Amino acid sequence: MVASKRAKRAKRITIADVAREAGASVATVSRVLNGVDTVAPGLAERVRSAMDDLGYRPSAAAQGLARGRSGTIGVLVPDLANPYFHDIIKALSAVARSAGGRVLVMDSNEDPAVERELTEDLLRYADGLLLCSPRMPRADLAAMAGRGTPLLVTNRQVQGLALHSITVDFFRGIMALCGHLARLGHRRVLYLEGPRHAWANGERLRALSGAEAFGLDVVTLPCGSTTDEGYAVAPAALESGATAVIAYNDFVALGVLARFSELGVRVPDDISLTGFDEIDMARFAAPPLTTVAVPRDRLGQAAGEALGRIMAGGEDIEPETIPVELRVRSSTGALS
Amino acid sequence: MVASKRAKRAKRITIADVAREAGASVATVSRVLNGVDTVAPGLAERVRSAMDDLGYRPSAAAQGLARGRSGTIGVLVPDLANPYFHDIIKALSAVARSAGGRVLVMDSNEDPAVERELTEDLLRYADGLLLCSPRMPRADLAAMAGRGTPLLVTNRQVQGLALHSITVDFFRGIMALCGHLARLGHRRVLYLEGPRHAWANGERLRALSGAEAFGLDVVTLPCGSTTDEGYAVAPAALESGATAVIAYNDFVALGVLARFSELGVRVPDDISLTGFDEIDMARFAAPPLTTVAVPRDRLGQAAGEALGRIMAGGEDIEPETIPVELRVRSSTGALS
DNA sequence: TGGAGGCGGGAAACCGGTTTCTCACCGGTG
DNA sequence: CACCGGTGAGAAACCGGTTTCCCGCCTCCA
Repeated sequence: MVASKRAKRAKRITIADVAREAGASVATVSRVLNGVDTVAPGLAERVRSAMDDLGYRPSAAAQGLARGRSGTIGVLVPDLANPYFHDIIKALSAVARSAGGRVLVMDSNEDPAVERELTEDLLRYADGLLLCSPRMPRADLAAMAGRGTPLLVTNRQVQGLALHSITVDFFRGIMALCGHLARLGHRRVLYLEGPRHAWANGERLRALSGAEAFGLDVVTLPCGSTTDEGYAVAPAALESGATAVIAYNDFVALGVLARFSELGVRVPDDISLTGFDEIDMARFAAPPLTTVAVPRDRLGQAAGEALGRIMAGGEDIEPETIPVELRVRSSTGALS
Repeated sequence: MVASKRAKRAKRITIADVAREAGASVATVSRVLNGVDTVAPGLAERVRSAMDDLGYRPSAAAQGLARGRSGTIGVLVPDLANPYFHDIIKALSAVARSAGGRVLVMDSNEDPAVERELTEDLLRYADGLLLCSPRMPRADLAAMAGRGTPLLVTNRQVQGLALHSITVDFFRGIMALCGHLARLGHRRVLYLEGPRHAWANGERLRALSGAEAFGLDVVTLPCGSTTDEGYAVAPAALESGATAVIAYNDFVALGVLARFSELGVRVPDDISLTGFDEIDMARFAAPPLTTVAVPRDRLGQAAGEALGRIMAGGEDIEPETIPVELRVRSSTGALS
């Protein structure tokens, strides 16, 4: 065998092979495959053992084509590395799996252009889509919606667009943090801003703009959503004169904390610090982070169920808002 | 409109619609779609604008069926939440995308049974599979291989099975850690074991069994792969009498570190501590973790390229081993 | 015993693309 | 002017399933 010549289409085992082997028709094999119970037990058994013997595995593409749906729901996240999305994906997967489906995950790398492209692609594969915290412009979002495929968006509300959405109550989360800090006697608070396009950042800012009701004076500093960015911005945070820092999320807070620790700044004695999201690591920081717990599994589950309803034709899904919960730990302290 | 009645198959826009609209045949539309250049420019333009007008989007299922491949490569990971796998997935996605493909990710939740089930499912969808650190028994793995679909496995070697694999040089990584600790004067070292089924754990143990060559006396303690487990085992680690702890991975090390910090144990003054993998957070711990950097992006890229070669029919892929690199930071110190 | 009704199971249409095959039409050549 | 190779584009086969339609056979009842 000198050189294999072109690997001629690799002869896949098809339903016809099984039918032949079992001495039945393809229709019957299909029936057995799908649990239609109008097949005589004996025949069904023959078919099953033929499938076993041949190691038959129905082609997903053919099934999808014939059935008119793929049993797949697509998920687009801005960053797979963010644990924020894992729990969502996990919960959604669980919902999908229990319905015999699966989840197709893609990562847009925070890039709005890529995001649009991938969404376009996902639409061709999936029966329904979950866009997590999409950064793409309103117009793109509008184009994706009303395309027939059920669409659900988390953590973004687009006014005037008939878009099913599930959001987290960031607003109330920030309010809770403000209340907490105010009670501890803080007056001057620094907010480290997240990504510019993120709706989540907008909501936080919106909530903070009402912080004077707590007697708080809020200043802001552009930052980002990563530990690195938090680490980098920490010195500037110190110079702001604030006695408490509200980081965009836990990652940023951990970065700030690391830098503070290097600089000999004590938390919370010298300055208080809060995160947001309650990622696992928040608990294990030194000191453990005061943060806002976002029930992401619940979000994922709600998303799955909502998508299920939309796909089943339930036109009228009302927007859901997931509540959050303040988690007080020792990274915040009373103003001495 | 009282109640929508059964949502009758939702009239998808097909290639035939485009053909009709453009006054061309479906074959021609397909040609335009696939960039076959034997179509007259004028006609092609008409087709393109028809596609635009109708918002046409070719069905992935139909394309997959007709082409005999889906353009998708499947990835199975034991735990999506582990950053270890993100970089792999990202790198692999990049490779796939540059070839016009995509990646279908599934998460087995560390459960060998689920793992097998999902692999089975993935085989129906994908042109090729990457199994990351599979925990499933050898027999299952054997069943999956030789099923026709190209298969690549990372971080697991199965003797006597013709299985393409890419592994990380855990062995040498542990050796490097041992050498480092020995040089610092440590003699008694504790290893916190990872998951029992993990090949990665076996490799570490294998390497440690040769640690006496460094003059090290190694004891072990069952632990796991999570921060929680590290946190939990920390007190027992103290009692082992070891002067240095090698954690299964960075997560575990961070948990240990957190507990140590609570207990007032100073690292590295009282005890040295190392991780493995170099996750982002390792750098930001207090103190920053000495660990072993695993070039995961390189692993992902290598996996993508290897899969590409296998799929192209290149029978003879030799097993690759990705080198690692010791990263010395301040969680390890000289024995006083 | 004959006819109605029920049921198991096969033939074939269909899902929406890709690709092969074929043909009409073109300019070029002897 | 007849013939030929080349080329653009349509018709139809095909990918591997699902599902509808229909038919033959068996049972039950009159």
